[in-house]
Amino acid sequence: MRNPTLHDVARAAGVSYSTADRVLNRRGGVAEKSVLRVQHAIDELGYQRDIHAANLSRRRSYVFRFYLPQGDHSFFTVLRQVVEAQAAQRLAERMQIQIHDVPPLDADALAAELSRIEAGDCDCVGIIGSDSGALTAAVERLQAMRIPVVTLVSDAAVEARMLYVGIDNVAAGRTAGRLLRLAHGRGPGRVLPILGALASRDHRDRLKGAHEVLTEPGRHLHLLPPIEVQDRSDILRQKLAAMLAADPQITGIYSIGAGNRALIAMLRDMPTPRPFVVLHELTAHTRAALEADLIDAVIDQNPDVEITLALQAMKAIADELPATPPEVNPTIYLRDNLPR
Amino acid sequence: MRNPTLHDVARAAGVSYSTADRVLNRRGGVAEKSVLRVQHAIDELGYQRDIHAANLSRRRSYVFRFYLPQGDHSFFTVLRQVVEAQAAQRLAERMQIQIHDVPPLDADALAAELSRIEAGDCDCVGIIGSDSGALTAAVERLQAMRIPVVTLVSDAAVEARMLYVGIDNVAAGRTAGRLLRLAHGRGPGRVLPILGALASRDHRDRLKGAHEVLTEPGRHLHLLPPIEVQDRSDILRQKLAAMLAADPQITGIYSIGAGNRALIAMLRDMPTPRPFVVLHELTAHTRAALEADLIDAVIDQNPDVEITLALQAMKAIADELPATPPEVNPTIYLRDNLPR
DNA sequence: AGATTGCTGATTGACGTCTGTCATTCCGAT
DNA sequence: ATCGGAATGACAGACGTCAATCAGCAATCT
Repeated sequence: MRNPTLHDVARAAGVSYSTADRVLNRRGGVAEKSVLRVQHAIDELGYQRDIHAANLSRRRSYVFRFYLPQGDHSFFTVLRQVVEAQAAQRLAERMQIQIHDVPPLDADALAAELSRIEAGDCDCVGIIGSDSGALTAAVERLQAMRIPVVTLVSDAAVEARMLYVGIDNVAAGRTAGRLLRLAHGRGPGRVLPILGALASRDHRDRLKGAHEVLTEPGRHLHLLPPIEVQDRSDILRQKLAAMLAADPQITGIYSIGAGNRALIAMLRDMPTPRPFVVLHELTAHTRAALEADLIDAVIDQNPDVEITLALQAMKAIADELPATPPEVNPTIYLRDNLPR
Repeated sequence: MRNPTLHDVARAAGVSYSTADRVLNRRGGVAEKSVLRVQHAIDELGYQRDIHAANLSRRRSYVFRFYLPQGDHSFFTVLRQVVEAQAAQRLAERMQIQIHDVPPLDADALAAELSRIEAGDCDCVGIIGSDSGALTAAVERLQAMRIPVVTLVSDAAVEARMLYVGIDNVAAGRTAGRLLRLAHGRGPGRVLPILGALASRDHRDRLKGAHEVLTEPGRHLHLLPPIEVQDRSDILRQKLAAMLAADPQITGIYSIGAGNRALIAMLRDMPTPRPFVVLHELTAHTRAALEADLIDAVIDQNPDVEITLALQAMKAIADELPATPPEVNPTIYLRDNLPR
């Protein structure tokens, strides 16, 4: 009744334990026909190697390393907390989770850090993806060293990584658009998108998604050209004030990137009825704003689920099991389904 | 640099391995001062027992058993699929996940099944909670046998279980109410709730939540008395048709329980503009309806996340680690953030 | 013939923990 | 001083796998 061991496999295949081991661990030096017999016995018995026993024997523990932007960017603070919490929990499962700081929004600095990794330093690394030649090269170097790379939050050039764990940003944008559309009922409206930079792929994707939904025919909704604020609150304050003064008809605001603190502060002083506001990432600030009715919806990428799934995937990759691409959905938070 | 072993602890405490083991596994027969020295060494070194090695040695594998309603109820079909998928995956982690069939909506039958469990049959059971004297007694019997019980989807009487893994149904109802409110803009409206039975706690909670949000002052929204359909499509068809004929002003429908197939079929034949529709649980049918624009929003309890977290919690309980009550949030699905 | 090569089997000692046995030490009570 | 029991130590054999070594055997080459 209990699971078969490699001994059972060897016996079933009519070879010695040594040979079964040589086949299982691809040590070579085994005749073709023996390989086949062992493989046949393996699927015959449904043998699954006991990973824990193997790890014990190898004295292996998984080392996963995350490169996270430092600084007081609220979302990354949340992300970091989630990783740290998991690090503490997973220690008992032989997972060592390291966090390395990198400057925010700086693909070259990240690339430089990655190129400092040596073979054996870790079993898998997780980074925030972005499109950058230097980064692509650094990731390719890691792949050559057989260190897999998982991208989080925002994807990187597709050829150069193992797995993307994160939301579909076009879908997230469409979702924001749908909420804005829903809130306008059948009436007209003008929606202003605010983003960090059009160069950032996730921001571009979200804008694209919102555009798709808002400009479907049969609606009287207008999506204004986005204002770019480089994640800086002073620029946001200035540009948004100018826009609102120039266009008093704005009925909706879609904040695509960071810098929500400044936006929320401005909303507090706005006359009612204020525009319908959708923004991204649940943080202490956006949560408070939602509770205070300063904004209407938050679209979150569920960092905790994201990290949990990323670690599962990393372990699967390290164990050379088939890693099913995990799915993270953009979550809509209204005042009433806030966590905790 | 590597994690300390029990040998290290024993050495640090100045006792033999045997004594350290006796303390760790509460075998008794150890002098008070030795217990203290060992415990001190344990936290001094931050010792964590290697669970995998321990399980290996004990030849232990976790047996978790779920009691799930059989029948073609769409949501439970999804739930069952999720459990089966996890069962296959977790096998490699020494988790045996069993599924036992029980008749749907029958707390007494479930209680009877539970009372058939004997000590040692499994390490933890998961059930769909409900309020029933027989069920409470059966769960208490299991507790006495030191078999923890986790409730899913809907909670049971609080004293008689270890952990509830599932959404807050009041919050789910509030969320539905918020969506309906949002879709009405500032205009008036009449919302019709449809539910299986008021006796069912999750249904009651959801209705309560929706009521809270829809009847807040300053709105011109009216929540009609719910129609009860006992999860049966013929009753739904009949009662809903009667309601719609009697009250042509209905602008919103909140379907709280099961029986959505019949509702969706009726919506297909409804003249536009149809009411704004919110319902629960993402299944093949509700998904198709969302894509076909027959309904507007689905509130889902994320069975996959729920089961993943339930298993994590079950394992933590079995390992006698502190089990943090996991959090599952009701998720809002619009057309644009559907998974996969 | 002897040497080389390729494949196979047998064996061993880890890894960290559990469980059991047996012998020893210590301490308090007699 | 003796005895009993409690506390402790020492040790061994598992659990399933890894990793390494050594020996044996047949087929092939020189």
